[in-house]
Amino acid sequence: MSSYHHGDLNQALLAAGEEVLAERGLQGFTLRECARRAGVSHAAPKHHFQDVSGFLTAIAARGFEHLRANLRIHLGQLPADADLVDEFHAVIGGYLAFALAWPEHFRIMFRSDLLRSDAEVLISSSRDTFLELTNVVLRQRGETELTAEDSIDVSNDLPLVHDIVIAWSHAHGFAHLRLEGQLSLVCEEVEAQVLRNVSKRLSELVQQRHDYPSK
Amino acid sequence: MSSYHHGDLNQALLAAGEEVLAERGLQGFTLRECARRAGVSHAAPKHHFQDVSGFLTAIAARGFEHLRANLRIHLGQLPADADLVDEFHAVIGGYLAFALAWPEHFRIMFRSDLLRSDAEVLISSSRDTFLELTNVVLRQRGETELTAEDSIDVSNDLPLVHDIVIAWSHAHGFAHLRLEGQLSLVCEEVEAQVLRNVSKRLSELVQQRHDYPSK
DNA sequence: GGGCTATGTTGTCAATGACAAGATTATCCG
DNA sequence: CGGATAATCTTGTCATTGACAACATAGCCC
Repeated sequence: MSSYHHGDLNQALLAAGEEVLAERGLQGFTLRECARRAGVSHAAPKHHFQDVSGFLTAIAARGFEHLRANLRIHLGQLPADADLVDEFHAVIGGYLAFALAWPEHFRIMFRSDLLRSDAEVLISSSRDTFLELTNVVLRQRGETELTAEDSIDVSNDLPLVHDIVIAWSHAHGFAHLRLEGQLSLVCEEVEAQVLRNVSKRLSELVQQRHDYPSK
Repeated sequence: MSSYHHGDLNQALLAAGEEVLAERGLQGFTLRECARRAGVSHAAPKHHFQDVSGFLTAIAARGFEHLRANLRIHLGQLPADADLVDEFHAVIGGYLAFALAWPEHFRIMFRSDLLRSDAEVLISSSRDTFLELTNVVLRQRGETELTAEDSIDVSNDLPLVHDIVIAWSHAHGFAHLRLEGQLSLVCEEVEAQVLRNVSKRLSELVQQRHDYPSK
């Protein structure tokens, strides 16, 4: 009988978990329900993920990879004659679209108190996602992009760090506030317009060279 | 005996709740523990807050008021000759300082799935906080500020909406990412510098007049 | 003073996460 | 080829929790 050892319970549990999250949210998420849906006993998950935080860490890592894929798709769909504003727009829009399409993943990904922040899988998936964003900024500045193998030690290029922080903070802040219903002043009809305008201005802002703080 | 009716259990429970959150985080937060710390039975909270989401809604509302007070303090401490960059810096810094000082409140405030989003106390406290930010933008633009009584129907002033969204998204995104440990490339020594630089550029960006999207 | 309602209490229930101990299968290694 | 060893999964258990119901107490209004 091959019914005792599942074979691929790890993935089955994650799939069940994502199903539960989609249906009931993080609130209604329980390990036991995941086990039930995967057709195994309530203690089975323990051998694959230590505990809840271990499980959520795996979910979060998948979330980062979904986000990364989503950003790449949005960027890849740009027409050949897309300008820098379009590129920024694709990233911000992709970030937002992900948050709205995978709200529970998005929430979990940014809940360091629930996750094993030192988990290798989380660190690397997060780094790779972050790299997509970094490369957009690099393209905006006309510089060469980085690959996953490059150590992303940008600490010696402070202007670059500033640009990245601005771009990422904005994409993230907008997506998060929108997801959590705090942007009610942006009615649906103008949301697209806001996105485009904001992209344009961010793009200008990043392309400008700036004096650095004296004060 | 006045030991049966507590007198101010509502506030006592909230105080206990904030204590629990500070010690154990949202994870380790339970209504029963709050009741224990307030010295009442485990079912007492039900009469003040319907259930967990009701309790957390009250906590979130307090969080918005703390944030608002924090922003006002930061703005109020500016020297008389502070310029617009300083003002932006105070807001972004105040937002960040709040997130780091009250991390659990911050997390709860932006978890619409845990809260009663239609609660009056939540809506008004959130609106008041948001107003502080709006007024900074209005000052940046040299326009008259709004009071709590003004209906914040800014839908007929799209440029203003865009500016507000940019400013708020950025302040929020930076604070959130920083709180959740996603800005590790910003080492501690340069954080202050990044904050100031970002404030400067955001301030410039908001003060500029921009063409509006044709596309 | 008497009723009414808000405020607290005790008791209960199903569900959960974590753990322990045992069963079953895979795999490695001689 | 076969036994040892480890990985995987199960059953059983326990304290804890949120929600609910039934009941107790006290403030308050008429």
